[in-house]
Amino acid sequence: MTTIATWNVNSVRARIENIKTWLEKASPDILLMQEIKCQDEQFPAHEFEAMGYHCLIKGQKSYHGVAILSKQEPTLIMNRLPGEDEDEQARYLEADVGGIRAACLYLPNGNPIATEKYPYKLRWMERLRKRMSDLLAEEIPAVFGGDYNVCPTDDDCYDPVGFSNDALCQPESRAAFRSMLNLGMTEAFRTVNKTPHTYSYWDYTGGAYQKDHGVRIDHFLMTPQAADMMEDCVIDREPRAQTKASDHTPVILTLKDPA
DNA sequence: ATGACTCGCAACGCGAGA
Repeated sequence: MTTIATWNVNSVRARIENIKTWLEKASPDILLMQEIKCQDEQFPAHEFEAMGYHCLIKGQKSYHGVAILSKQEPTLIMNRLPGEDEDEQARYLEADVGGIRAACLYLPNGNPIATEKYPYKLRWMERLRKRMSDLLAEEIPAVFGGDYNVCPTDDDCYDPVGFSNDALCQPESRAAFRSMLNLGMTEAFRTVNKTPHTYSYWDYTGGAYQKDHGVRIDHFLMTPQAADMMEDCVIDREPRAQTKASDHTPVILTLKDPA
């Protein structure tokens, strides 16, 4: 059994105690971490290494940044998403961990939609679709986990009308997400859990978590070879209820070992 | 409700997040 988690931690340094507490309890084999908000040399790798994790880091100053923690030693495949050489934002990390390809992604939010941020998001999604297409052709078990910043359907949003102008819920964002599924990728959570209005993110403002005013934007997409191994996928709400929580909570994918 | 929280920062108010 292999457990892979994805979690947008909203600053690894501000969240270090929350993350360590959760790692001790959940003990995932792999953690795909987004929004570390620091440069590589500021990443508290020693703290995770002391808990038995290897660290791959793609950081940048202040914003964005992704990391992969794994119990098995990872092999770095790439630390940027191909297709736009001038894109300097640290949003993608891909590694091989024990024969499983694991991609950690932090897809651009895209708000406000009237700015350059929105077409950047859509271009980034097209680049991601291309990367998925390439890995599908390799016919290997590959898992793309991360903060997709896409709310796939109205059932994944507490207030679809209120979000009608939000980049997370735009028809183009949703179509780009579906185009990844149409390639042959399987979205893990919805495959095993049909309960609508099950969220992975709640805003800090207005007591959103207590009111369950959330959105589901953190996802795992799997190639067929990985989907065949899927045992379960759950959202662990507990970290979101803690003091000094991230606004996102972990999503955990469990894979059976290869037959 | 041009609102609300929380982060990082050559910071002490601002941009960004979603």
